[in-house]
Amino acid sequence: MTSTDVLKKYGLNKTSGRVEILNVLITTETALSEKEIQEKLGNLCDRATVYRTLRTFVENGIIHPVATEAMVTKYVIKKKPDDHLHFSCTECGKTICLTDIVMSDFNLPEGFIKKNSNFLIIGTCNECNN
Amino acid sequence: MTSTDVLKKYGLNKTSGRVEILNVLITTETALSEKEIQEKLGNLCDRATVYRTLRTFVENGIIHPVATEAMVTKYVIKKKPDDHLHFSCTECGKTICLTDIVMSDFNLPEGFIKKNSNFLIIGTCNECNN
DNA sequence: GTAACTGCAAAATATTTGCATCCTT
DNA sequence: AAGGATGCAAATATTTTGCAGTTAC
Repeated sequence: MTSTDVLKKYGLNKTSGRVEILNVLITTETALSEKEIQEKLGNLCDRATVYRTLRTFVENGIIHPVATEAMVTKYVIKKKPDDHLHFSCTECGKTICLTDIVMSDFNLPEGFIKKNSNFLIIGTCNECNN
Repeated sequence: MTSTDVLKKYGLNKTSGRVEILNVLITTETALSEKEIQEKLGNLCDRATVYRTLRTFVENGIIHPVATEAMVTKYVIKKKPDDHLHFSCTECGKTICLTDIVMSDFNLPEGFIKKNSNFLIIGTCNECNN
């Protein structure tokens, strides 16, 4: 799915900042902090726009924020299937999607309605355990 | 478990700031943002100390940070059992522990080692759905 | 054409840091 | 006594906001 497709799907105007930010998020395997996103963008997009855009994307459910143990919030584009696992490595700091692992087997209590989910495992990754 | 017990368990010095902050976290059902914690503390503890202490607690695995859809990171004390679910309500903003729901049924890929977990459901809670 | 979005600059907030002093163990 | 934690104040960094100009539809 291209950034254009994503914006269309969610009914958001296609603007240069949104396209650039989405491209960064789509082409990066790991979750990124706001700072990392800015660094990748260079001067393609103003800082205030990055903040506004991340907020817009979160509100629209295009990306979700992940709070890591390093006290930094990272952002990751939602992937299929829903309810897959994220893994955050405390050694190298990378946060990745484990799309093969799906946490579908649970029932919420009466009256609770799920809109979205975010499953995070914290530990050390395969590369850091070598 | 009292705040004194927690500090002892993790080998941290028992200081007034830590005790006060832990008390707030232990006696509050919902996850709290740094701002909410400060408000509850009043002048019991300096702001810089709150930041330092939250960091210490996260690093030691006493609390974990939860990134909510409102772009605010909240902190919640770890509860037993491990791997229980958190629920964050987009209406009232509350983030609570659903300790009855345990997500234990998954295997990480080869080489990944889990130290900790954080399972979050985003949606609307029973009170807001009335 | 109009509403929405952007960049810029300024303002407001949040977070970190250095250091002298005070507490814990 | 020694190391660690705190409060305060200052320094940084982050995030938000107003506004004029631009862009998307």
